[in-house]
Parts: sequence; C-alpha cells; structure tokens
Amino acid sequence: MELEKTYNPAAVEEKWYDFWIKNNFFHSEPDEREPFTIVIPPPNVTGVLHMGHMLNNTIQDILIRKARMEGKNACWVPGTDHASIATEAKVVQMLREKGIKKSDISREEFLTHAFAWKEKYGGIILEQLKKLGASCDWERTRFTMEESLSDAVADSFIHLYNKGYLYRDLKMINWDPAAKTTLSNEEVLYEEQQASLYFIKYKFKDSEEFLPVATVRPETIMGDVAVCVNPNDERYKHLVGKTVIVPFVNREVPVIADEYVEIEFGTGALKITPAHDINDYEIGKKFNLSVIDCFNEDGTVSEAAQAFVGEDRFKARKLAVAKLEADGLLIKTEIITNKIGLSERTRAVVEPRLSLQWFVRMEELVKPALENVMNDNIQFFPDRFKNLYKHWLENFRDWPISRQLWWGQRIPAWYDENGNLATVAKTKEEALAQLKIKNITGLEIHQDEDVVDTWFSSWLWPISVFNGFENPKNKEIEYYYPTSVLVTGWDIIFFWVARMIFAGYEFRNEKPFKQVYFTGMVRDKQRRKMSKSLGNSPDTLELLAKFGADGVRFGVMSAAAAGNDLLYDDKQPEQGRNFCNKMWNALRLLKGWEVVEEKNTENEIVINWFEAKLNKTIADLENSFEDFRLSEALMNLYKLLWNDFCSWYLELIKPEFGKPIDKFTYDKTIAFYDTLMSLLHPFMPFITEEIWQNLNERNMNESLCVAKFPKVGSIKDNKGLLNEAELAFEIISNIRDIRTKAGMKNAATAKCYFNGSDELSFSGFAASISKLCKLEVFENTNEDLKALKSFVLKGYKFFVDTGTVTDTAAEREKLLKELEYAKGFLASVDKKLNNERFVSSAPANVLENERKKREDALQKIKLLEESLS
RNA sequence: GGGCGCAUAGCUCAGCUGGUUCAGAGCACCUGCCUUACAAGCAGGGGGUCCGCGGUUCGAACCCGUGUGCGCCCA
Repeated sequence: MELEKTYNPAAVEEKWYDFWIKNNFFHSEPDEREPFTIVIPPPNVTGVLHMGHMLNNTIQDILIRKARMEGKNACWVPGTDHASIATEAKVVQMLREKGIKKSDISREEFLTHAFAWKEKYGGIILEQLKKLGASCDWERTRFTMEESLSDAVADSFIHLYNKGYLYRDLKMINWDPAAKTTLSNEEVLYEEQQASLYFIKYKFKDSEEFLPVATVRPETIMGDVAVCVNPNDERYKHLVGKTVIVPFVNREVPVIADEYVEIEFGTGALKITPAHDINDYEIGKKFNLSVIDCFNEDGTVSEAAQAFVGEDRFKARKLAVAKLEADGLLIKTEIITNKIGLSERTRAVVEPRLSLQWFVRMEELVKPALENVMNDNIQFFPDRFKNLYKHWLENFRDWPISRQLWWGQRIPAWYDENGNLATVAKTKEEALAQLKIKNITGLEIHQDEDVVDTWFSSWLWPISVFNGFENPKNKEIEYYYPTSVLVTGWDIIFFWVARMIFAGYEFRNEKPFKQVYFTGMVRDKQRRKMSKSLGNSPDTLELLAKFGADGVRFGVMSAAAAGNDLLYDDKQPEQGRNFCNKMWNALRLLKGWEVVEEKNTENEIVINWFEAKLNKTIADLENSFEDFRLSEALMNLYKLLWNDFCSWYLELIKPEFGKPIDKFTYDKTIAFYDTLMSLLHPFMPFITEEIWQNLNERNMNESLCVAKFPKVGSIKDNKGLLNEAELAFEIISNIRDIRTKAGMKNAATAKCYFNGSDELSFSGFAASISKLCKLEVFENTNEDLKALKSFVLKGYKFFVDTGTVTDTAAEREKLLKELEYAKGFLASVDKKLNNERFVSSAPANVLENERKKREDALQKIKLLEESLS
C-alpha cells in the first residue's frame, strides 16, 4: 500500500472514531474488574466547545484511555448542564426575535419553547467532544434537567428541608432590575466608573446647624435610618446620640458610631440605608434599625420612599440632586472613582436589594467536606489548592439557591394565599396530603415561583448520573461510586468541587471522587482569560480542522502543567501536527523496507540500547502519571519518539539506500513502534491507532484503544549501556560539528583517530559512529596528531581528518580555552574535597561522584596539556 | 485591610527529597543542507547574576527571613 507523503488527519480521525463507536469500546457495564470512573463536569447545554473544554476533556480522555488500556473497567459519563440563567437568556432572546415576550406567555408555554430550543441546539458541544476524540460512554449521556435528575433535585431539597438545613430569609441580594432576577455574586461584574460624590447637609432638629454627609446615591436618602460616624473621629464624637433630619422626608434619625466608617472618606459621616447597601444592612442589624425599601423590582422608586415615587432610580438621582440644591442642602460635589456591579447578562447596574430567598445552611455540610480534603481522603492535584479550599470552607456563607427564573427545577415549596409557607413537597397532591395529616384542609396553596440554582442540581451529578437518588442501592452506583477522579478548572473549586463533596457526604456518606485534578485557565498571549465576550478564543473547530485533533491535543497538553494557567499560541498545535507528520513518516520508512532473513549482528547493540531507553522512559512515565504530571509525560514521549527513536535509532539501523533490512531488526523495530504507539495512544488517539493498525495485520475488531498498555520490561542493569550510547552520541555530535565547520559535503568521508586505553567504553558503538559520521577510518592511535582538529571526551582524545587544512593557531586557541575551563572545574571540585566537613558529612555516592569528577578533570587536563606542548 | 500564589534563556514554562538527570525543555534565533521517511524536515550552534539582600548548611534555583515587582481570591 502506498502511503501519502504527509499525514492527513481529517479522514483518519473520522474513520477511527466511527470504528470505536461501532465496536462499542467506550461502553461500560459493571463487572468484576476494578472500575475507573470519571463524570464529566457537565458543560452548559447551550455552549460550544472552547479552549477550556478542550484542555479539560483532553485530560479526562487521557486518564480514561490509559485506564481502559490497563484493563480497568473505564467509564466516562458525559452529559450537559441546563445552565438556567444562560439558557433562559438565550430562549428569551429567541422568542423576542419571533416577536414573543416572555411576560406574555405562561410558564408552561415558555418551558415548551425552551425544551424545543434545547432539543434543536443543545448538546452541540457533545458532538464537538467526539471530534476531539473523547472516549465517553455515550449511552450514558445525561442532562441535569431530565426527569430523573430533576426528581433528585426535588428529593434532595425535601431531604435538606426536613433536616432543617433550608430556611427562608431576607437577605441582601444582587438584583438585576432589567431581568428582574437575583444574581449570584459570580454573575456580577465589577467595573470602575467615575461617579459624583455629593456632600449634603443633614440638619439637627430645629437648627441651622448640620452634619455633612457624603453619598454617591442621593436617590436612596429616603431610605436613611441613621447617620454613622467613626467613634474615634474627634470632629463628631460629641454628636453621637443626637438626631438629624433626613432630607426630602424629614425623618428624625440617630447619629450612631461604628468602626466601620472610614474617617478619611468623604466627610467621615455615612448615611445608613439598610435596604440598599450590604454594609448598611449589617450595621442596621447591629443597631436594630428599621428597613425602608425605596425601590420597586424594576428599579423605580417605590411608595415607601415617599418622594420621587415612580421615577427610575437614575432619574430620581438627578431629581434628588436638583431638589437638594434648590433647598440649599447641597454643599459641594466631588468626582471620585468607584466600583459598581453590573449584571453579567444584561449589563444593568446591580441593585442591592432585600429579598425573601431560600438558603442552604452550610455549617454541618462543611464539616466532613473540610476534614476529608485536609486529611487527603480526597486528594487534590496540585495540593496547594487545599489552602484555597480550606480558606473558603472556613469562611463559608450560606448558599442562596432561589433563582427568579423558569428554566430549571421549580422549588418544591407550597404557600398559602398570604404567602406563608405551608409545606414542602414534590407535587401539589403530596403537599395537600401532608397538610391533611396535620388536619389542615381547604387551603388554597400555590408553588414557589422560583427555580433552584443550577449548581443545586449539578452538585448531585456524581450520584444522580448513576440514579443514586431513585435507587440508592442499585448495582451501578454501588460499582462506580465513588468515582476515581474529577478534572476541572480551579475557578470552580467552590461552585462545584466543594459542593459535590458536600452532597457526596450528605446523601451517600461517601466522597464523590478520590482525586481532583485542577486544570489551569487557558489565556491568550496577553494573559487574558479566554472568553466569549473578549472574543480572544480561537475557533476550536477550525483549529481541529487545521491541525487535527491529535495535533490540538498535543498543543494543549504540552503547555499545561497541572493547575498552572497556560498561554495559548498557534505554535503549540502546529508542533503537534508536525509531530504527527514525523510519526507518519517513520511509518513510511518502515513500510518501505524490503526484509531478508539473514541476521545483521551490528544492530544488536543498538536494539538493546533502545530497549533500555524505552524501559527507562516507561518507568519515568508511570511516575509522571502518578502525580498527574501529564505534560511532562507527553514531552518525554515526544522526545523519546522524535530524538531517540527517529533521530538515533532509525538512523542507526537504517540500511543503505536500496538495501534490504534483516528480519530480526525489522521485527524488533516494528515491536518498538507498536509499544511507542501504545504509550502515546491516550494522548493522541487517532494517529496512534492509524499507525498501529498499519504496523501489523490486525483482526477486524482489534483496536489500540483496548490493547494492553505497556509495562516496564525486565529491569536489567542497563545504566552502563545507556551511558555508553550517550558517550557514542556525544562523539558523533562532535565529529559532525567538525565536519560541518570544515564545510564537508554530506557524502564525503572523513577519518577519525583516537587515543585511549585498551578498554574503550564506546567500542560497542564504533560501527554506529562510523556510519553516522561517514568515517572511512575510525581507529586507535598512539600519536598526537596535532595537524588535525581534535576534541577531548571522557579521557579520550579524538582527531578528525576532514581532508582540509587545519588552522593550527585557532585550534590551539580553542584548546587553551578548554584547558582553562578544565582547570577551573578541577579547582571547584578540589575545594569541596579538601573541605573536611564535606568529606565527613556528604553521602557516599555524592563523594564518589566528586572523586570521579576530579579524576576526569585531571585526565582531561593531562590530554590537553600534551596537545599544547 | 486579610489570604493565596508567582519571579529560572528573547518568549512560554519544567526543575519532585538541598548534592552530575543540575542549570533544562519547547518555541524563537543563527549557520549549513531540497542527503530517496519526513523542509510540517536534517545536522550543527549561540544564549541564563535561577528578581535583590541577608541567613541556615560542608553544599542553595530549591530551606528560612526580608525587600522589590507582578497575578489572583476574599473584604
């Protein structure tokens, strides 16, 4: 079969992915083997593949493929998350384009549209993951809004409620007046803006005397219930306990003192508006002050404010300032820079607002979650994330889970006509039945209008995908849970990782996963996090098309040390693509050889050397995998394949052009390449399968993805052989350097002589050296051939005859420089060895090494001095 | 204000238990080659005060202290 000159990934990748799926290699069923389980961090159902997904899922694929090849029962559960806010926003927009307003349709109608939309556009990302090569068990694909998983959400809500872990409370929330919804802290973006700071007179009762108060939000003055100063502020100390009059509404409020107030900021006197500022709210609580809510949910001024009623908050600000000025209460205005919160979705200025919300009490949930991470029952990689995790869990806040949306699981709480909580139950029937037991009948009840936070369903994911709520003792959950490893970005350590751990211990009394591997963030060259809004993320599908999935996987992985952010550059997948081409061409070379029976013994040492090198690398690889140093593992394989296998091994065993290769060498070489492809398969599954299939005749259903992962062979003491090869390669490089510098043609032959004792530590590779350096002569001599170019290595002196005249002066100069360096080196070694305390306290092997260094240096100096004499 | 982290080649970063695996990789750069597997390549080469200072140690890129400069999280 004729192989193309360059590797073409597109056709190959599709062919093998179809083959894998057709043979159901990725499907898992519980059996007697050891399970290796990963649940995917479910991507947003509306999402498309971005760089972060590629990184994250490539890592999962590497781990799962390796486990599968090691004979474990590998199960990677894929799926998507309903992402309530993001999806609802998209559906609202889609409806708007059709001329439908959300407010004009019912909840049920909306959900019908939303599900239809999800069916049509949702889950694209899963198809894209296939292009990346992800070996998920697609038969197990789950979705957080499907019935079974939604039931789990309701059940867990009821469970937590009955346990007393849920409560409703007025809390300061981030309110988006445009979307009329609560935002979590994470959905608020902070931006610096120029703002006016207004200095206002708060007069004392029946007096023209006043206390100056500074504020950037005069439209909230109507909600003021106190003025606060710092107790250490000499200017105002005497005023604490007096009362002042709030402008517009003439309310009489106390002057209070609290350390929170910064003396230097503004006037040092802070108006307290508990309904509209989180810090004011805290102070209000501390001083037991009342709360006056000045705004409606759309951001207009409310009846309770008594002034500017019905005006938009920004309009009200202007009106308030004008009125203050007119009333002579405005002292001055300053321009300052402050941070304001914007809604991630609507860009509306976030309004702090008090609202009745469901909360999860975290106190008890946190305990096992903290303990089992700190004691490494759940291991973090890299483990420095334990610090971050600990810090967060020790400073937890209760978790607000109400979301004023329709897309999501509706809160299973029921209220009477007056909005009082009646009961918590999954359905209206159950709710009524429960009330009946309590002898409450004839009550008109309605369900909570809100849905729960998406994380309130995804925290159940490791349990719910195995139906652990429906049937807590089922075969699957008992087999697959706890899962093996979770791979996720460190940015969601709190949103997700911590909460899954809470859920694991709460609902199954067992950790959800044994290990967590944190990936870094993918950033662009300017270190900006890649994001849709910045538009700085490359088109991942284009990338896959251009460089191939293997190339992209290589590119992403080669730069991704565990937990460290990676700066993406097109050079990375390009390197991966080039690597594919290199491997492809090595295959072409092998397939092009004619094979003959008689054995070529010259190759034996080279074969033994590569076997030793291969074994050593496999051992190193295992170490790298153990600590999740995947980029290190990949780079080691890259170097093994490119440098050791292609540049050294293949060049050494390669027969002369047109000559056949002996069967023994050929078979060994094929076997080596087979092993190399197996080792690399988890990282670059497509090309390795393609090459592997080409190396030998395979059965119809045979695949590398279920072949055995190579193990370290018999560990002979091959250190000597590796050292010998290393010396030989160094000799070759030196001779090549001399050849190049002498301007020799590639085809021209050279001669090389060396001084050395009888036992040559590179003798096994003499033929190899001659071959790669095109030497017609390579032999021992007793003479000092001063007319030739020379170099000194490990006690040997080499002379190279390039057939051109050597510049003896320059050669002498070079030798002098080398001598000087060697002497300096000797001095540094001697300094150590002459140090009594070094000799007495350094370990034996270190000492021995120093002595060896000394000997080598002495020998080198001797040889150099001889040449110079 | 509190906490976490980082600083090593032009760039991006490895460097695990302090000691020849110790100053390394990839990319970039320079030189010479279209040598019948591969120019998406081959061969060779240059390049570093391991951020500054102090300490511990026989020995420090690595441990401790401190300064400087960055990044992030929480407030």
